[in-house]
Amino acid sequence: MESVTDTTDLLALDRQVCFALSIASRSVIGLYRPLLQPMGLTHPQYLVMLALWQHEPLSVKELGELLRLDPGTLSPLLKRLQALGYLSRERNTKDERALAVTLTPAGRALRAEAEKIPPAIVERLGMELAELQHLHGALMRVIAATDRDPGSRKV
Amino acid sequence: MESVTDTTDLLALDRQVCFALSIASRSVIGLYRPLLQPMGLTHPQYLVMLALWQHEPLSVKELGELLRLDPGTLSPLLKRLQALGYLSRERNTKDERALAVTLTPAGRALRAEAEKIPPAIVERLGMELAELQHLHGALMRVIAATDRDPGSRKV
DNA sequence: CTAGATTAGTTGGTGTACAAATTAATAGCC
DNA sequence: GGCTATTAATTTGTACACCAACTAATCTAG
Repeated sequence: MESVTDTTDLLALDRQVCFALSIASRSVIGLYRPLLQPMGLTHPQYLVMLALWQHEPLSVKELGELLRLDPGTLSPLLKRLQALGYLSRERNTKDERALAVTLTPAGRALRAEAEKIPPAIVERLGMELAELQHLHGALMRVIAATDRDPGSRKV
Repeated sequence: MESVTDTTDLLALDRQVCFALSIASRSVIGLYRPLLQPMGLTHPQYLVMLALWQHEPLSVKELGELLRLDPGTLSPLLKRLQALGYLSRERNTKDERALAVTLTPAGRALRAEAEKIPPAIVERLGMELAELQHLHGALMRVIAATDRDPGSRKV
């Protein structure tokens, strides 16, 4: 991922930012798993809940935009969350193509448990907050860079 | 993911490093897709090829350690790469439980095309190399932090 | 107003990741 | 040496992500 003189190095696995991103993402998400399991949530489901706690009601389209997930992924995911009793999906009266995704009382109540998670993760990582914020900033910049790429983000 | 006074902020989606990691990873990997598609490779397959170009022969276990993937994921993935004609899997004569994964001539030849990819990605991102290297370092540190967590990494 | 284009969400297909179970081979201990 | 524990890889099951196709609702242009 870096242009260098030595092509042997060019493809070295541990030089690939894409690889580091993938491993980092999977590794951090792995830390969440034991914490989310008692709530019956997978990590992507947790992100959906975060979005709804913050912004409900949301359409599938809005959720997709917030979470960068396509409707094909969200549809069954929301279905499973509905089956868990955490949310409901109803037709939007103004535009019947759209759904209004809202939390159930159980879904809203779950937030109190969920608030314990981020601090627990920070503690498990044992990293300074400043370093995590720094990483966050760097990640936002690379996301913005991918957004700027002409071949990406069909919105 | 940061302990702060305001709990409303605590769960804000755009404050979660795990979310930024996930989106960044997916977004960057998305840039690879059109470049890998002419070679018939998915991104995880590309990473496997990187590992083999660098280190072949490798056992499934070694590939798993390098790529942080479990055998359940690798097994069908390698099978598909074998079907594509890029690698072969043979029993290790010293320990018949283990496989020796080696590249075919076609697999080795693919490297020349693959070398064009990292510079192309850097160009598409339009980011400074130094910034990418900085991000890479930060990612390595968070990966190391997850490795240090007592509840993680059963190796 | 109407027909065609666009949009919202669902469904189906493919390829991962993760977890558990299984089979066969090897290691280690008595 | 033999038995038990451990290990390597495969298979099965579940939940994603991404992509394409489809249906129904809405928008837009003539």
